[in-house]
Amino acid sequence: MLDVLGNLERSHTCGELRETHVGERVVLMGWVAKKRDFGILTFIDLRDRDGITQIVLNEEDAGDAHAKAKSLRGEFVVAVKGAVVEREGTHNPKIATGDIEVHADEILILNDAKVPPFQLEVAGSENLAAEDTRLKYRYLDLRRPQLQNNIRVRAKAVAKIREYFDNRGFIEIETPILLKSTPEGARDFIVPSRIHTGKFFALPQSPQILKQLTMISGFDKYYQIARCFRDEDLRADRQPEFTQLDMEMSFVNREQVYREMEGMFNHVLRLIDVELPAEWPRMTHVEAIRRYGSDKPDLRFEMELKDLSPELKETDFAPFADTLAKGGEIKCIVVKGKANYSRKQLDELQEFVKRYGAGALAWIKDSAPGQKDERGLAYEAGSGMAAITTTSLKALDVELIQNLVNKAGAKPGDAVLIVAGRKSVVAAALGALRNEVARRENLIDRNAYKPLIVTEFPMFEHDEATDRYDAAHHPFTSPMDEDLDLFKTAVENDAEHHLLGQVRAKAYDAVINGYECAGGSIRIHQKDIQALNFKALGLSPEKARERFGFFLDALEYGTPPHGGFAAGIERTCMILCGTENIRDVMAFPKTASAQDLMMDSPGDVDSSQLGELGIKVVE
RNA sequence: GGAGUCGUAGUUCAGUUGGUUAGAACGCCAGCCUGUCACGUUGGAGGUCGCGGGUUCGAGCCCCGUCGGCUCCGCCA
Repeated sequence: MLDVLGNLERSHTCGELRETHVGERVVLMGWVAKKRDFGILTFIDLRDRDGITQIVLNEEDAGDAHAKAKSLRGEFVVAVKGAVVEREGTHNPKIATGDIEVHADEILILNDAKVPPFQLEVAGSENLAAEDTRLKYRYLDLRRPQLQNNIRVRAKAVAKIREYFDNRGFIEIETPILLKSTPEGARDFIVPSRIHTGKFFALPQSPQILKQLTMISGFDKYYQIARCFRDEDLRADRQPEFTQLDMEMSFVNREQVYREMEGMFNHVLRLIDVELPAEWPRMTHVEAIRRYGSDKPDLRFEMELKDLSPELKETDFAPFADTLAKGGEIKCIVVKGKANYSRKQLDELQEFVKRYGAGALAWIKDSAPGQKDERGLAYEAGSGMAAITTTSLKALDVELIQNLVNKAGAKPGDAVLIVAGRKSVVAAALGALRNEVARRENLIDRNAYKPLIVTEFPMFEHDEATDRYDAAHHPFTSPMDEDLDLFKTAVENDAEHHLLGQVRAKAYDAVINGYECAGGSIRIHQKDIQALNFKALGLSPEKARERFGFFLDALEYGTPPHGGFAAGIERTCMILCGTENIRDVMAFPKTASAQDLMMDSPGDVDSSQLGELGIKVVE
């Protein structure tokens, strides 16, 4: 028979008691984490969100309580009354409360519990139960201290963000979840309207237009912790619903927005005792792609991309010559001390870069003097030149290979990994390879936090399939003042349309440790430039009006210059928690196929519900 | 839409070249135990080898399909 809680009040948490409490009478409540039964002496590890306290029951001192304790099982919910006692020579340094224990004289069993489907307390996090099992019983998985901590860090981070913006005069404004679908960007989640049968709301991909409207409304500084929805395939750092810090401010230039990004992240990172520089390094998008092959470079390690195209201009090695003839490029990274990469390892890395469209991975192993040379190119130790071995580049002559090694900046003992192809492919492949090699070779300092603001993103992306230019950020992003003439020329002359690819936007990202944590832009606030932009995107005035009419109207009633950014709460928390998985920082995440294994959603609905909505499901 | 990988007891895993009754650890159940904290100890229960089909005298193992988890490419203004 279970006990009732009645008026009993908890006096302390299970992580709270120390030697200073010795002698006090306490009431603890929590879950049975472990029972160790010695006949007439029984130990209970009592767990709550704060920690674990050892409860001792002795049959001689408290017969009834001891008898009750014997019936306890894992995850039973109990209240314990007793006295705090210093341990006699058996302190447990592994737990915060290990200097004391509670000698119980009364136990209330507040609830029993089924045997959990997996063990909550396992030594070493390496052999956790399979993730689908844990997702089905997410409420149990969340009892694990690790997830408890992550969710609490997240709560603190959100509180810090609110504190930051509130202190700086920003106004938190909630915007609707039921919006109108706009066909640009990600796939919308849509919600049928009952009252207007056949019409649909869309859930926000972000509150983009609404936050701009708050600027037109004159709030000047807006922010919101906003839930966003995108019906796209998932990744380790992507879920269909996620949370953004969304902010916007009026009468500002880019630097002023950067200051708020820096200020906010710096404020939040102090939660984990990390002090980032007041002003973060800046890097243009062009430079980031050139040096790191990525618009979100991880600066915790070096290994920059080096361009070997000039050295190979004269080569008759067909793969390289063809690449250069087609306007492509040949770049490399240098992996320090890895001239001993095996053929198998290099093959793996080749498979890796092929995923990004690279045709092959070429390599040079700059062997240290004395090391064996596969190619019979004998350089003597001490001659100032190292032996170079290369399997894939046998066609190149020795002198050229030495040139490449010099250009790459490789030292004896290093491996040079080379990719040739279209510029976008080379950047993607080598950028990803750089991260992969760093991960494999343990080049990443786990205690380092390297922030960066990437600036001057391109305004448009060329879609090869349709030969159209799409907004790289979103259709309200302002071009850079310097590129305004170029922009106008490209839009107004059909023959110059391709120049759109060169127009830079006042768009920027905040990057920490290779994660895009925030992104934003200065917006277009003048209607003629907005009209030009729609034209550039191939949107007729009629189409633009159909989709964004209310917004175009609003732009005509005195829109202030404005800009802002949105920051991914989950990605920020991933950095705070040191995890690479978004599910670790969400209480109730979905699987890679966008299902909730606990609720078993999405699910069927009643046919009468569908009827009311005028919806029929076709097989 | 595509690729890789995994799926065996409640959990984590092992399972040889296709061969008799599919094992271990932890957990669970019962007994014993006064200082444990990964308690110890004795005994016990527990299996649709993800699912379906095929090959074979015989399939956890081979083949085909399918479902699910994870990761990646495409996608994510």
